[in-house]
Amino acid sequence: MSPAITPSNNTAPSAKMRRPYQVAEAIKSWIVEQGLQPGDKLPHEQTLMELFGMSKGTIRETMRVLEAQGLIITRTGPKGGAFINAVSEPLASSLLSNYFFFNELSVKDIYQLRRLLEPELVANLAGKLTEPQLASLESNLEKYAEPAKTAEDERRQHIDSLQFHLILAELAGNELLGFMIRFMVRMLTDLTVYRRLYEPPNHELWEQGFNHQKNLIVALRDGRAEDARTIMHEHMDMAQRLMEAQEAEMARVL
Amino acid sequence: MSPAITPSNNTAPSAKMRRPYQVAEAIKSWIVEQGLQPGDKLPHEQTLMELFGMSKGTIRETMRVLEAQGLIITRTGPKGGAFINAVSEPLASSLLSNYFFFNELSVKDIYQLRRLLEPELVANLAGKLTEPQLASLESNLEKYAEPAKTAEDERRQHIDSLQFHLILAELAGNELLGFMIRFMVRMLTDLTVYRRLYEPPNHELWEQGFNHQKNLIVALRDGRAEDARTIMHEHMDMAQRLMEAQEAEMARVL
DNA sequence: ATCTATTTGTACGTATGTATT
DNA sequence: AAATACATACGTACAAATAGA
Repeated sequence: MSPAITPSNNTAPSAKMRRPYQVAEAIKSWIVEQGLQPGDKLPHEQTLMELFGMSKGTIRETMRVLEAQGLIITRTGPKGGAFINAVSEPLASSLLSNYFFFNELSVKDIYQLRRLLEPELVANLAGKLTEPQLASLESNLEKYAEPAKTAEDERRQHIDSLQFHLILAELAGNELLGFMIRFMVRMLTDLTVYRRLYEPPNHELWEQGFNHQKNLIVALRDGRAEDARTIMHEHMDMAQRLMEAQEAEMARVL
Repeated sequence: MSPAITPSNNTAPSAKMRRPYQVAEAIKSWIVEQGLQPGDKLPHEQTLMELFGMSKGTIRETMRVLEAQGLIITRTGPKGGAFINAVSEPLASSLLSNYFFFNELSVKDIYQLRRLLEPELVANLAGKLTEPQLASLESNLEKYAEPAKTAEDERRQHIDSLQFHLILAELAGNELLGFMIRFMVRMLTDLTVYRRLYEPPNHELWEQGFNHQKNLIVALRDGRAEDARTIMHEHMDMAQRLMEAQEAEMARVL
């Protein structure tokens, strides 16, 4: 019984689907129906060629499509082939950022969301972190305890302080919340790498930010959810001012 | 001068990049460097083959990769070829949902975010909508003014009431905020289509929801931002209870 | 460490489909 | 309506990678 080539639901590219996409959609439906799990193997190229009655080239184009979407990985050699793959977070993030390449975001847009989401995150996390997790936050904090001496230092510290938020977001119980925060932090990190956004340094605000994070860790350890929320809220307000003062535009990176 | 094949930054698949991905990355960098805009044409297959010194098959696989990511579209015929394409919102949404296929979300996770984001959205929108936009919301509202008579009716109304939020999110000034809300609404819509989530109907809560939306439109028209925020917040709370009462799980759709 | 079998990866030539002029 | 320019698809041959003996 050959799999019905039913385009089904989404991910459909425009217009008349060409064969590679028909096959891709068919395979996706198949994954859903069979409840295939990451690691499960897809049929061989040869088998797929026969199943769908298509040439090697077409099947291979299909595999590249699924691979680009992160749904499979392929390995050569004996025991090789195409395997179901859980879409990685970096890939998902990267694919999403492609969308915003053409639909440009401002730093302001990002902060409007960060100031809603990050306080919620830390309120959820308060009292629920293990000591190693808290220690990891503290060790990150040490990377920028001392004032930066050079511009390069400044840049590294800026990125490290974003890293702090990445660590927090990794711990989110809510995957969607975590993903979105990480996505935004990555956009800001790219921005920082791209532009020299870390200068001119405003030492006063910077120290204030450091203290926010320090106090936040204490509040998290003590399980003071509402305090954590408040601190993060202030922190976001401050960071937003720091970024906007430098009239930052988002980097365009693919 | 042949384009340097520099893997550069992100979107990198795992391990040793195979040729199609190297070319894809090279083309992406090229797009960024040249500042290419949607509609701009890429070189012909033949030209690319020569430029990269690769065969037709490899180049075609590359094009499928870029196409799957939504960055190009290809057309046959004279004046055909590959053209830069602005990643469409539905595609971006769909690619992102692949990530959550393996990283499953609960309805609760989504509502934790909706509760934060949607009130913010309507507060931004208050007093800024044109009369046609408000009319569009009102006409959507009419679709479920009358109590549903059949189960099928119920289902349609449920989806229409989600549509209300989609319309609002389209109007967001903040693209990121708009995207995320639309993404969540789509996840919930899929869920509704997949499961019979609209039953058992709770008429009391349902009417309450209708009134929320009705009052919201008035507040938006009058420019009462904080009222709009409050109404939406209540609406989200109610909707969350409605959904969770039915112990909904997310649909798994690719 | 080497060989061998297996399976994907790449190349290339040709034929077909499709849209433009 | 016909010719043209382009992508799409096919088939085969060979290269590269990897697991296992």
